[in-house]
Amino acid sequence: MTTMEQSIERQLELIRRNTVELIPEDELREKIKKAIDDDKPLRVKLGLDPNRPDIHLGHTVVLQKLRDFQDLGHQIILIVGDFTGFIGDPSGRDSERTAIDWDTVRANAETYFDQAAKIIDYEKAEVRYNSEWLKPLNFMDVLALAKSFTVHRMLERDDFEKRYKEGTPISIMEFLYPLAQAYDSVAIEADIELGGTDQRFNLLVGRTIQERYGQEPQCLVIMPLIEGTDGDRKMSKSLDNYIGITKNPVDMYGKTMRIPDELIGKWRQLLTLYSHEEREILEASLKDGTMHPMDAKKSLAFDIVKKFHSEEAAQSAQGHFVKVFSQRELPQEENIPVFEITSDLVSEGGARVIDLMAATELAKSKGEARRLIKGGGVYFKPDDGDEDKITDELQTLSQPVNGILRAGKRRVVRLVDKN
RNA sequence: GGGGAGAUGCCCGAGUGGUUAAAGGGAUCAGACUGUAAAUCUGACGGCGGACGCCUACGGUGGUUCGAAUCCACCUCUCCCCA
Repeated sequence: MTTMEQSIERQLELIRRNTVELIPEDELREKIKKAIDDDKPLRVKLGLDPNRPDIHLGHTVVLQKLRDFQDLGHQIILIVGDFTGFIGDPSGRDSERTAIDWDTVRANAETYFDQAAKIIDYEKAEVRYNSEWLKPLNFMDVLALAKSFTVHRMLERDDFEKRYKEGTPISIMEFLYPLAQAYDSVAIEADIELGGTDQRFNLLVGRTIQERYGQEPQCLVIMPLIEGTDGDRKMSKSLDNYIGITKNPVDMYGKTMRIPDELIGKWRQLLTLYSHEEREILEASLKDGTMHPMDAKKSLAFDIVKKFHSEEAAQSAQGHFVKVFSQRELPQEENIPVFEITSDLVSEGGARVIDLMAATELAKSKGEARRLIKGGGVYFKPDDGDEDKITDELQTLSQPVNGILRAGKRRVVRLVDKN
């Protein structure tokens, strides 16, 4: 094997890590070869949805792959879909709010970049907004674009097919979405595009359209999606089963502890970059009982918090978890938010628990506070005494109210009375 | 262009004049059980007040009625069939 070939294989090896599929691999090899020959980095595209600026652990799998490309010396290009963003998802009821606020989009994008910088080298990334080339297109241009793809192929897409069969509405505009996204690849002359398995179709459209426009089609790097904290469906904001990477350490740790045991290996591999062998060893020891799932998960949670925050934060979050869930004690003082009691919450009799709960974050409403008390999950521990269960929903705490009030294990607040 | 069906709470979905804050399931929250979790079981699950109370809610507007998610009219949106 020549050094050239070795170099190509080395690149491919890193690129292949954790991917579901490279489409097509031999073309990718050629592109890498050419990049080395011409000493010209490949252009690697990732599209972003500016409506959802919060990055969660699921996104980091793709971002990590971008990082891999950067480490190999290639050029990454982040496309902010500000224009496609308002083609958006018309399946939502309130189609009136098509009014797009470009400033908000910019702000969202900034938020995204701040978070993404935890993984990629943002300084070296090329950032483009797709309104740059999509906005100036006139109707003729759109027709030309639309002509290069058929309804039949469009209906091959899983969710379109499903919705079509079910009779759920699909607007023509939605058909334009993959085309617009594909046109992005033309505009920036992408060599490679990344995406999760859910993006496979869109990325493939990019290949077709690029060819129609006389470009060499991009190669696709398809990344796996990870299941969310429910262990069942893919991690996503709308399913509320996600862990945001800016989530505070305690919650990030706690949420990780609550994932199903079966997910440990996969998360290890995709999020903390275990090799395939390491993952197998881990899973084997979990299976034969040499490793307790809780310990494996604690270590996983620790590493995740460490990655997105710091080692100290991970340390503290772990301490919190052990104390609260294993030992069933109150959390460490530094992890309890402090709430100062205002005068409107107290009367001669003292302060009512439900009022306090509603005023703090313990309950969304007084009604919920009542229910929690009825459910037997509310406790108060005065500074000078032991923790006691609140059993009466009308119970008041006599002044001065200094102590720790909690609803369940997770919602805890320190009350400070300065009245 | 013609004909038919439909829009219900976070989601799915029952309900066709009062007994419906609206069955059932999912999601969620709390409790029990687990050295984590899952599974299971129990309870809760619009807001406000101490309760028999009030307010808000069944696509929108306006009616009929003592009383409507339920009937009528119009509007908006969607699906299906025919052309």
